[in-house]
Amino acid sequence: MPERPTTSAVTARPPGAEPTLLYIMKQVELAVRARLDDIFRPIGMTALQYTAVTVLERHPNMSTAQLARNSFVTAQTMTDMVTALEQHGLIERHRDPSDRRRMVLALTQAGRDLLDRYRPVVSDLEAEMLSGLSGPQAEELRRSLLSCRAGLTGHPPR
Amino acid sequence: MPERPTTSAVTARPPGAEPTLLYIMKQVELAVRARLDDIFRPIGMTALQYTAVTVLERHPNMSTAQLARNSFVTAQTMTDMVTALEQHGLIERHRDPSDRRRMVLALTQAGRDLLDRYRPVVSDLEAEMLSGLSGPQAEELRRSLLSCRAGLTGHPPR
DNA sequence: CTTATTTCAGATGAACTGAAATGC
DNA sequence: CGCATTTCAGTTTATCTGAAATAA
Repeated sequence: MPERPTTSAVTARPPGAEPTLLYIMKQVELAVRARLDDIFRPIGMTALQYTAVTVLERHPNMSTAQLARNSFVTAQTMTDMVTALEQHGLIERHRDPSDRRRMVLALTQAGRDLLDRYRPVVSDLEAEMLSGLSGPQAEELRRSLLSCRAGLTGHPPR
Repeated sequence: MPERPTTSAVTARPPGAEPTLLYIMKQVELAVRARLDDIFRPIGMTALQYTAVTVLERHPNMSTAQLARNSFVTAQTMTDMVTALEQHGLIERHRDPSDRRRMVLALTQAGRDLLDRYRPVVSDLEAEMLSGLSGPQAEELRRSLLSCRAGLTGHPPR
């Protein structure tokens, strides 16, 4: 039985190189994703699917194509995922009356229930991640990450 | 032709929900990875492969199994990736004399050359990401991310 | 005997590209 | 006509699980 791909840490302090910020960020994201997958595997959902549901909560009436761009995948891929979410009964699709090409997405009651149920769990994970930081430090981290996103996507916000 | 999964931004300011820190982190990491893949696609490498090479630079003589745990993948998956890196001539494998099960990994000259060539490119990407932050803010971000990693992997460091 | 490492083999899933229908 | 959205179809790639050999 192979070792589970779980926790690890870079231990040595070799030659004279520090891990880049990019690398540390990736490590944190990998750790988060592994934990999220552990949380959602029992109910047959992926972290990406849950994320899509939270996006729909904040941005109702998004189309599949918009959701795809938001998640850096193709529209075809997002179509498959949206179909899965619909089959799980978490979302509904309706034609947009003002643009009949678009299928706008909306959470169902089951979708909202799922969010209510898992919000605290995910919140606990976030708290665990931030446990070494003060409130103001966490707030600063949030602002910095938003700045990073802006820097990478072409500086639109502010 | 479907829209390319490139840049996007959450624009609306709907009901009254803020994206979680976990979500923002994921967005930043997605954006970074998309850019890294753009950088390395022309030479037939993935971002993950390049990352593995940078890890080997900082931690010579790691085994495939160690590298796998570091990257949150199974040993089988890492075996495939290491094989690819070896076929590209970027790394070499040698039996560990002190534990003849292990195959220790080492960069070749070509591997070091590749790092020398792409370090500035990746560094530019990092600078772009950090362009909205001051030097001290970037340093704070680094410390905070290290703390996040520690918080998620069981608080070993400090 | 148990455990860790490596690696072969096959299965699975998630993403892609291509192409077409529909509607603005 | 050009362009966006959706979606069917097929393909590719990456990862996984299973199993076995080797060695500590």
